[in-house]
Amino acid sequence: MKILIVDDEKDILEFLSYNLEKEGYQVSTALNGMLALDIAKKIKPDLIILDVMMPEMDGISTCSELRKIPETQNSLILFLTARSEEYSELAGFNAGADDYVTKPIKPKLLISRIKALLKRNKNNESSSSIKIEDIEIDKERHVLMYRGEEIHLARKEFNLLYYLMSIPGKVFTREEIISEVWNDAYVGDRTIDVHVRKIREKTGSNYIKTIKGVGYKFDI
Amino acid sequence: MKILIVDDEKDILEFLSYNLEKEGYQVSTALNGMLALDIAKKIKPDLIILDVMMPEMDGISTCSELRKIPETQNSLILFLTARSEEYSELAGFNAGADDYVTKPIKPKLLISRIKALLKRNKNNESSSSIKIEDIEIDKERHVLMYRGEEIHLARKEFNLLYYLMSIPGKVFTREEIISEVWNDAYVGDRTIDVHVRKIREKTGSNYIKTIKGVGYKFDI
DNA sequence: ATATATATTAATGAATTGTTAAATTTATAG
DNA sequence: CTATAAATTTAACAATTCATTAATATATAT
Repeated sequence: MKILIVDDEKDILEFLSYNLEKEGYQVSTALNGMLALDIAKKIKPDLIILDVMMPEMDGISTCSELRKIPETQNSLILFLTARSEEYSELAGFNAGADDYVTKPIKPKLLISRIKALLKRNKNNESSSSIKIEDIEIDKERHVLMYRGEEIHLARKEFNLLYYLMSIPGKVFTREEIISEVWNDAYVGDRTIDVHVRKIREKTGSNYIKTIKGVGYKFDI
Repeated sequence: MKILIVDDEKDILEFLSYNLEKEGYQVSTALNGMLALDIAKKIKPDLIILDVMMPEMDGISTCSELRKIPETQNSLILFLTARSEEYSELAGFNAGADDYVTKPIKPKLLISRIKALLKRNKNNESSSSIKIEDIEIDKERHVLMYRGEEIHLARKEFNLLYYLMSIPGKVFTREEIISEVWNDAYVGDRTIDVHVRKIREKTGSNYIKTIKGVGYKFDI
């Protein structure tokens, strides 16, 4: 689960990073709203923690901007506010915030609030199954049905195929695939190929087409 | 669906009544905790919305009392809290609350939260017994029937299997499992495995499938 | 034909889960 | 209340699966 923290105080960034990473979250940080927008576009965080009080671009403006870009349209946004800034609540919710936590921050409380938010959000997620002709990939069940047979795919194989099937026919570049499926990890050139091969092998077919010099696409 | 709203401010009662009735709920109101108990006994509401801050008998005490009378033992209870009353969250959940919404109240948010609560509840309540082929798990009797034989499962084992069987085929992540079965307790990495193993051992079969890197699921 | 991109294969090492026994906590009977 | 049993959790280590790479082969565009 990816979290982006935005605050102009380095101390707070470190404090929160430490506590959230300890919980197993993948944490990124930004010192101001502008940076936050750039980073958010790249990493597509599931949750963004925004300080309301920041110089230049405050949390509320940042929130509004974040809601405009597709990468964070559906991210959860949690505000950090000083106890006195009650006014900000209305403005914040209008700008699209999902929850608030007041300073001083108590890590345990923050974490329980984050968990509650993520949990709540999960319940609203739409159907996770994609079906194209006789192929159906079901994220909830983590199963690939092919001509009535259940085929087991390992995690990366599954995520890769799911990503390709999310927009059938679209060619995904290697960069796009590495960004989405590998979270921008540094992996060798052949890694994708090997995974594609495994999928082709397991399904005994070739719905994943190679577009030489461009990338891969799922197509019947 | 019957909802009881408890708040000492008439304005809020009216505001909420208006918004909830518009959604088709059958709304009753009470101006304090004592009244709430009386009314609740009569109408047996499915959901009770409780303001935490009330003179005389506050929301948390009212909640505790409501949990004691049979008419509302299984009702859903949702708290309204001011942003600053952080303490109430912990105390509220201990008193038996199911969810909370912070003021100022956004009707859209409140309604979506109510719907989520009712939905969640329906799934849990519909039948306390889940039967899949020759396996039947009965929450009321706290018993697992497998091929006509009664198998004793310890409490955690039972809860875990029940959770997995609640949506057969769905992969539950370790996070989800810890959140639901262990109430977010900090338990070691191997705890779930050991419980899974015990269940597999006792049933002498493997209906609990491991999806490596993802989680576990119940599947025939 | 040649350069470049992709496919294949097998080996390695990392990550995750399984197993067992012992330690700890909780429940139960006397 | 205490002794005992049962349940739960932890820790250590084994087993397994998966991801990645490297080496090499093959395919494709120009």
